[in-house]
Amino acid sequence: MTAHEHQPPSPDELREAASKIRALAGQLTRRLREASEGADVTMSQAAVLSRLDRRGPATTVELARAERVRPQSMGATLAALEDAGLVERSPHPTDRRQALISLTAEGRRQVEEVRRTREGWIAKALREELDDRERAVVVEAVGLLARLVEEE
Amino acid sequence: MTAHEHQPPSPDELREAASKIRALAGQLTRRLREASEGADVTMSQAAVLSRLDRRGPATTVELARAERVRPQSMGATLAALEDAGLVERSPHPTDRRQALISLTAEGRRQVEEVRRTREGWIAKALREELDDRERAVVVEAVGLLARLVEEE
DNA sequence: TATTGTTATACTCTATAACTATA
DNA sequence: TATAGTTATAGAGTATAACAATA
Repeated sequence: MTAHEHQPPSPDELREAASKIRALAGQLTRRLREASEGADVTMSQAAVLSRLDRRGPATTVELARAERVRPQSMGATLAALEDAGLVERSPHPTDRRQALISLTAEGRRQVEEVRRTREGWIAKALREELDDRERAVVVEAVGLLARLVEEE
Repeated sequence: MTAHEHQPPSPDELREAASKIRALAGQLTRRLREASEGADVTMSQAAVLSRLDRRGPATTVELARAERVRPQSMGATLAALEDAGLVERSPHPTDRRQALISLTAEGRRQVEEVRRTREGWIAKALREELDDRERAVVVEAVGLLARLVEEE
């Protein structure tokens, strides 16, 4: 079966695809952890740094919702990043309960480091192991899967 | 860009794709955890049960290599599964150091439960949110990504 | 009352180190 | 010597519960 044959799926095919997606999530996560040995930041921390770099400053609750964890869990991650000098807090302009989290200069350097170490093997594999059509298939699928994850 | 336009990728596009794949791994993992609230087995345990169901009995070391964890970590997961009565050990026919791990009847029932709860939302989303062509793209991409993960 | 965030506590996952038993 | 597996210990990630401050 390739991307060019569009058959309506049987329930069994759907279940098998779902199972493979679940398995892939675990495999990717552990493969990424292997690529992060000796790194300065953990995977969860890297995810937050990367998000702040792409989307700009955000509050604890916003980051928690975006990363699908509880605010308390995000609070722990942010405390570690703040201790390491990678993010800083500034008071929210109008709501004194909130604090805006933003990257420090060192935090931005770490984002670059994450791109090199953690994501480097993926970029290399995409370049060396796939042809142009396959890469296009992967790129489109990643967008589709990201959309499915975001549904409630 | 769709799967039907096959352009050679620029380094920036490769980096962006790699970043999205890393982010997707984390999002999928946490979305799967949400779908597992109240489940009898954890995500790592479910992965092992599913693998035993698909591939048949295996040793601790084989399971550790397949799941990309250390044998000690797999040992802890297997001990929990054995305590719960979901797997059992039998002596290896020729090598007394090894033990073959296999599913119990209750373990097989749990595999079905995992399919319903953990993978059910994925199957539903694939069916309801994607058209036939998009599903084919996702199915092919999952196979390609699984191949990339397995490369050393 | 609702929201933002913190502190305290516990469980899971995984790792490293040190060990035993068997090949 | 090398391999399969166990035990002990620790760090990271996440959760729930209870709380304080602000809206």
